[in-house]
Amino acid sequence: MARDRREHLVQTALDLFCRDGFHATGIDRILSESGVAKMTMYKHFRSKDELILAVLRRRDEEFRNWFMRTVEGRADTPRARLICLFDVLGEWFGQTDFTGCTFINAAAEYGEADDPIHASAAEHKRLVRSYIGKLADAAGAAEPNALANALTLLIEGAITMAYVAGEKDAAVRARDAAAVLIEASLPANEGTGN
Amino acid sequence: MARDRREHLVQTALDLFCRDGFHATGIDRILSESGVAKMTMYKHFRSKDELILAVLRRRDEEFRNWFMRTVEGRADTPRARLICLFDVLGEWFGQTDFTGCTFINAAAEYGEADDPIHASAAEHKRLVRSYIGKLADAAGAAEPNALANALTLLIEGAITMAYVAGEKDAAVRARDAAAVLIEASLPANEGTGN
DNA sequence: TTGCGTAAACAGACTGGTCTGTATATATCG
DNA sequence: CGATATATACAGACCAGTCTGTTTACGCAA
Repeated sequence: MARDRREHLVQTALDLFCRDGFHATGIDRILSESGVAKMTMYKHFRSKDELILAVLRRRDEEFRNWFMRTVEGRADTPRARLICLFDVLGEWFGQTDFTGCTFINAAAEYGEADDPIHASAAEHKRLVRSYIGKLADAAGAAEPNALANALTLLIEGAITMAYVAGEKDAAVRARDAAAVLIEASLPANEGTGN
Repeated sequence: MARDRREHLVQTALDLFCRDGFHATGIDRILSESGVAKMTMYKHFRSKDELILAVLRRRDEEFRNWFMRTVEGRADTPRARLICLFDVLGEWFGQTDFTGCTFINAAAEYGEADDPIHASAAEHKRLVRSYIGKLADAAGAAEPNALANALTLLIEGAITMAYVAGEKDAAVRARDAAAVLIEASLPANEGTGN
């Protein structure tokens, strides 16, 4: 029961933080929307910042899980998966409730690098790149780190253009550029590709 | 005199918004830090949101001016300037008061696409890409728009990784990827540039 | 040079509301 | 019974924005 309330609270907070931002979302709204009492919340979380950290942990797990599973369910070879990253990215942008990257938004509101919230966002970005690095490695890239870095930049840039500039097709353009970089990084592989 | 106070107010607000964020920076702090009276501010700006819009206009002008002038003062040919974009980007990241892109941060706090603040951020991003498109065009790219889009994604991605993940060398990695894309897009040109 | 009028900026109190976080007392449920 | 949740009230600070009155700065004219 305690776990239920806690989970429900985190999920409601996630929705509201994503929709309205962190500072703009007050504790009271989260509580009234979730039907949880204030004291219950403060028993589970010492402060609003700790609730935010729990929300970010949940979002990181939820998002990376969805992203990786979708990519892997849709493409078989590492090379195809590197391209597929951008197709899944485009689907994310197209979701009606797309509100940009929660972690970029969190870092924007909590700008100090040593703030735990900012640090949590930084960690998420490193984990995403780490996944891409594994794919690049498995694909047999000459310099998997360099390729992963480049593709990560394209992905992050696409997120920014999709959200800030409202260009939902940014993923398609990113894929075009990624194809060139992948081609240049995996010259020995034939089209069917590993 | 009226212009002086107004300018001083906008500059102070810009500094505080960049350092602490928009919602987290109260009107009172801007006023006390700038030494401007509240009524003076509300004579120049109808609301906090209008002050923010003035701040964004100033920042857009200030930043694009600095960026373009620096690039053009450091490289002569369009092709060299396309690469130089990333060197200047790296200098920006290295500034002690680097607080990420003010417009990405603003869009993060004002998430609704039709919010004037978000729209102002979107416009800034479009203007930056437009500049890159002109460089790509002048460099004789086969598809200048496609090249501009790709380089823009690398730039925005580098900003994100530099700010959120704290990786100040993101510009160097972006430049490496950009060199590959430029090479692929301008195959006919020799190394000295067009 | 002195005096005056005007416009701008200043100081600071005030409203009504929201913020995070705490305290207390009651209800629900295993 | 005992743990956990609830509702409600509260503290103290801050929020954006309004209002009243005072002071300063500058141009112009006697």
